[in-house]
Amino acid sequence: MGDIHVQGLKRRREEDGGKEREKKKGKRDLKDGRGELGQKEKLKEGAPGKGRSHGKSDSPRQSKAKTARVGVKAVLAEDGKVEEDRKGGCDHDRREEKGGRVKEEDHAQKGEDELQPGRAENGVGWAEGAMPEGPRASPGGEGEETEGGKKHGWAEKAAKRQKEKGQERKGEETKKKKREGGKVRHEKPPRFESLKEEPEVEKTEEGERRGGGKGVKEEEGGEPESGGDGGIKEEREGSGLGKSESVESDEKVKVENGLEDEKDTKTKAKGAKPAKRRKAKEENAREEKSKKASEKLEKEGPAQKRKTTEEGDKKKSKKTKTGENEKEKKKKEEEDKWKWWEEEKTEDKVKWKQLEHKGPYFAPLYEPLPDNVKFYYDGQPMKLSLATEEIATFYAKMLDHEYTTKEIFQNNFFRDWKEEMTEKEQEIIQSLDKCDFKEIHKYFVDKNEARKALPKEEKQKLKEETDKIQEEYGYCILDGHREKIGNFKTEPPGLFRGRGNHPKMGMLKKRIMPEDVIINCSKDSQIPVPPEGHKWKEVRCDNTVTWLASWTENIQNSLKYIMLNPSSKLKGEKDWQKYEVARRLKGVVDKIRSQYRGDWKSREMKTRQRAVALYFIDKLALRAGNEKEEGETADTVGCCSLRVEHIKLYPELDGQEHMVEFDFLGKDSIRYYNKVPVEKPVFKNLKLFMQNKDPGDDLFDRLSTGSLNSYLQDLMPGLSAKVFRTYNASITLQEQLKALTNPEDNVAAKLLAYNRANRAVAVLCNHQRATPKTFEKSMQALQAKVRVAGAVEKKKKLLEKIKEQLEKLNVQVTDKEENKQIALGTSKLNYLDPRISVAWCKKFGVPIEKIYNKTQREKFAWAIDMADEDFEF
DNA sequence: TAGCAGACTTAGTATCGTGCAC
DNA sequence: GTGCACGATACTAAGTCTGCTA
Repeated sequence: MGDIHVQGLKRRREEDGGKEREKKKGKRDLKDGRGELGQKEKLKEGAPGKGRSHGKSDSPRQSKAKTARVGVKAVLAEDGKVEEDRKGGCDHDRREEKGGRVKEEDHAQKGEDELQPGRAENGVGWAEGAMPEGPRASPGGEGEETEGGKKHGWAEKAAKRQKEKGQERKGEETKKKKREGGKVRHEKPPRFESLKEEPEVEKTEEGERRGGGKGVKEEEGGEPESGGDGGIKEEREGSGLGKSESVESDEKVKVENGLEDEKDTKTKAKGAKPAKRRKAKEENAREEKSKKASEKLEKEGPAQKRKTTEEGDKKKSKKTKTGENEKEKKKKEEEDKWKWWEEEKTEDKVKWKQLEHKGPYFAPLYEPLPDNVKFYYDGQPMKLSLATEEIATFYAKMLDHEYTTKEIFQNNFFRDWKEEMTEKEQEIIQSLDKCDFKEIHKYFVDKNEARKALPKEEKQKLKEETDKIQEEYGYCILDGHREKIGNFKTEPPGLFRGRGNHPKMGMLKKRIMPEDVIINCSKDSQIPVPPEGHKWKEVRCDNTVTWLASWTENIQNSLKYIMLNPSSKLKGEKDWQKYEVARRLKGVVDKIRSQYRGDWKSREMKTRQRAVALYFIDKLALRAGNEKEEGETADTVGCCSLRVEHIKLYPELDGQEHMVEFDFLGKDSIRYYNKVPVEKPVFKNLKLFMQNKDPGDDLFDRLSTGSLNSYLQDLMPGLSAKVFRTYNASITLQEQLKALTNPEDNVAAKLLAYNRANRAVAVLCNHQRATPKTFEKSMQALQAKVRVAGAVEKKKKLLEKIKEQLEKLNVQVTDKEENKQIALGTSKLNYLDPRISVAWCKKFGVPIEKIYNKTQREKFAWAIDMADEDFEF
């Protein structure tokens, strides 16, 4: 895939930049039609009431929509008789032109001349008189060199602005009100409330385990004892949750639908054709199996009541210790493996017919600090209430982390912490600077050390306990098959660790209680039992979704789910489907490419922007770039949300024409830095899109991911922007493997070829990682080994085996160096059709274990089973 | 039809556990 | 036997995209 430009990527997670929001807000308001020049200047001075956050009259999408609506009238005068630059661009571009000379004339300039955006828009977006005086330079200028590359002016400015802005929390009030509005019922989870008042707690064994023991007492005062089964019936009877009515009707409908589906399938199967009959047979078998599995789960009894005796545990552990049993177990597991890919696919909407599980495993309760471990305020020891102390420990544990040095983190933490303090504590604790968490920090460091230093037996015991929990809560029954759950534990309380410059970092992530959790399971299954004294928020039966449980987290007010492991049928099937869509794209991609090339000359600005954006998505594997709510997350962008400040145009650079320099923060605030030559029309269009815009303005102001995806959907069913990433990743792997593999090489050399192909994809997709802490050291050690082996060879004492070893080591060195900052895992797991790798292994005699570890082999079991050496993506 | 919520995938980092060198 | 390094796994943040609603 020589057509994809991947050079020049450098890593840098933005630490101090990306805080352009205020500036950007002002600019966008201008695009909304609110911004006349005078207003813009006021905005620059930070005049109140002009930024989008004030009054929230327009969400990002709203602003964009307004501009786009006006934009429909902005039609380019030129019809596109343009001579395209046949030399420009890369291999990829040339391939598009292999049909021969394309007769066109220079289009873009005409377009630009005839459509001065500012004029056509009549002041909307590009205010009159706001034309740049000369060629618009990059907002940041050259910037200074930093570790990750150039530190750009926009980042610096943004950081400064953010600092000036202080730590005001925009939109927080609105959000809070929204939360109070009813969606999140527990503004303060009962746990925290009562902890303040009741430091001494009675803990039941079960409650301790499931995070509910403390709650028994809490509930006493507030809510009536519910009996704690939290089942459907209980919800219907009204549990004081205030939602039971709608819950009931919703649930009813869903449950009934589920039954109808089942009935339908059976009726249809009766007089069906062979395939249908086979399906019916399979279903019967599944039902049988499901019954058995269900019985098995039932035998184990409700989670909360189950108590395994120590004796039993010992027996179990002894048994599993024997190698023979291990082998047997493995064999059995192998036999039990569900080859769902050999079964006929079911209809898409219904995800399961039977779903049974034990609910989430709750994070352990807080254990108070020993009396000798103290918190100090202003140099004086201070006894904190339990809730306050617990939150203090969250901060103390992170003391040696960079997070705690950040002002936003500190401010968010302190504000949330104060909210949870008693009145008296609030009076005393006025400044975070005067808080001394060192002793608490040390306590946890020591505790951690002690845990590591435990004798082998103790460690083994702990592991067995963990395994037991995994066995009990980590699996579910899905359509008669035991499936592994991906994340069966609720997220423990702590401090939010947003990535990059996240405005909410340091905020308190509250404890998830059973009352926050919605359970999803089949109606006739054993409904999970909530911890004693607690009840679920809701129990529903929705077989159109794949999650087992969900709750709303308090930081972003978004949903979190408990879902299945990637090795499961539900995930595997979806994965397979994803690669099939990407393969279908292969068949139409040439057509799509010629279409977007044609659209570069469109009379409509919107169409041109879409065509250029699509070119970037295809050529550079950029993400779609949805609009994000400002102030809620770090300022990151993707293709559609690129701003003018994120690209620089160079008519000539490094001996190449029409160069575009990209520099922006993408997903997870990972810097995307790349210099690419583009085709002349693209270059000219970009110039046009940037005209009369400020650095903070959207580059593609007439484009949204929604409109882009609906356009793609029309071109090919199932096609969306992200499919291009999957397609380009997989096709790159396939092509690189073909180019790099030498059948005569040994396995080590072949693996190096594979890793290089994998690496090409990782670079393309900008999958980066921090250089491992031990990189230098381990590299030196490896090189020392090479030297030793080399010396032996010189003395001709080396045997063939050692030569091989040397070769292997050399390969390792190369591989390691090349892989220093590249994360191969992400592409391997998410973008590369596993059948390509499987076919390659089979073709070149490389054991599949060399490519995929156990987990990966489980995930891609379907591909390993079905792909032969001739598989072509 | 825009906006939003919900459902899902993608992603990097933290932690765990195993195997190897000494 | 011990400590270290590294791969595996766990965790959860941060994206994408679809379908519903006003």
